[in-house]
Amino acid sequence: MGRVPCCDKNGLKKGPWTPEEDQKLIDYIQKHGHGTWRTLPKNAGLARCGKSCRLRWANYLRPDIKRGRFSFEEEETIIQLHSVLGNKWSAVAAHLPGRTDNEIKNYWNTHIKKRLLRSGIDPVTHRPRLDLLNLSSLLNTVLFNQPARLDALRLLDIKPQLNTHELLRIAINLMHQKQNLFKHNQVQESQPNYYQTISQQLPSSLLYNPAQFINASPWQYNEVNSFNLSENLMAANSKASNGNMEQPMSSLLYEASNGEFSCEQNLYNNLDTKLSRPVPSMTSNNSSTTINNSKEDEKDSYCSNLFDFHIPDLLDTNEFI
DNA sequence: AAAAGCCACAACCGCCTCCAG
DNA sequence: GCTGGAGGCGGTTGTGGCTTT
Repeated sequence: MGRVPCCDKNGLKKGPWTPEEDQKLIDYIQKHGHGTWRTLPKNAGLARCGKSCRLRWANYLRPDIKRGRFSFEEEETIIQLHSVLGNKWSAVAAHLPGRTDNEIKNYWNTHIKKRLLRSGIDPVTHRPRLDLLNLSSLLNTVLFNQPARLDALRLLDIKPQLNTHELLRIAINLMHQKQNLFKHNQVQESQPNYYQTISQQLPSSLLYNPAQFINASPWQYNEVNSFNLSENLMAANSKASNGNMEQPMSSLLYEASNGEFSCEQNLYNNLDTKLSRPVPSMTSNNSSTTINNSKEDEKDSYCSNLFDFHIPDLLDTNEFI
């Protein structure tokens, strides 16, 4: 024996509500209150299930609902509450006046979750993603303790685990750090420990959370990047490139680390206009080798190849000591 | 210009909890 | 204490609009 349905579904309408139905529901509740939802549809002249009416009222028609985009403060509140309450959307909604549980749930699934993942944070545990921990400890070592060259090789080893956007982000962040090193050594040549200086410049939240450091976009700490790239650095890198590197990407990285792009997606989208001579990538396909003309594949291939060239150079900080 | 793909969000489904009888 | 109905809740789906190809 199955559970008795909440209402007789025969002849009841489903799907999107019409303006006329909305008006009937509003008029009825304003006049009588909602009372018992089970009997409301009949009394209000609606061919809807009571549950459907309750949901429509609670999530859409209630007069105290705040419409429009979530503010930055609201978003931060949701993340904080979610880290404590988990997927208890109604409990989260109780702390955000005018927002419904359904709205918060949708916003979480379509925006916040993706943003946290991009930032290397597990949206369930609110901790750095396990699959990035090796990388974070590696970069932490590179920047603050150990000889760089060895770690550059290790970074290239784990490169296959990274997608194009992660490669770009890492490259840009390393370029940004390199600029900071150079800037510091220009200004205070007597400083004995420039790693320490970097750590003084970076926001503490990034310092103590290496995964966030790797995944933070360079434009997140623009406040520590108030200088323009020195001609000397440009010249040094040009010399280091020795004619083997793809200069278009090199200049792209400079622009990116100087805040020319609002996000790595923007940078990625600009690749095709920045690359001076796009070349189709070659892909092997069992019996035959074909030229892959897809623009995205082309860009991915470029990013991958250029990452191989630039990462060892970017991690080699010796020239600034 | 048309088709395909993607995304955001309203709405539904089914399980769970509460509580009156 | 038990039962069943009503409401609450979280997960999932359907759909319309926008973007990309």
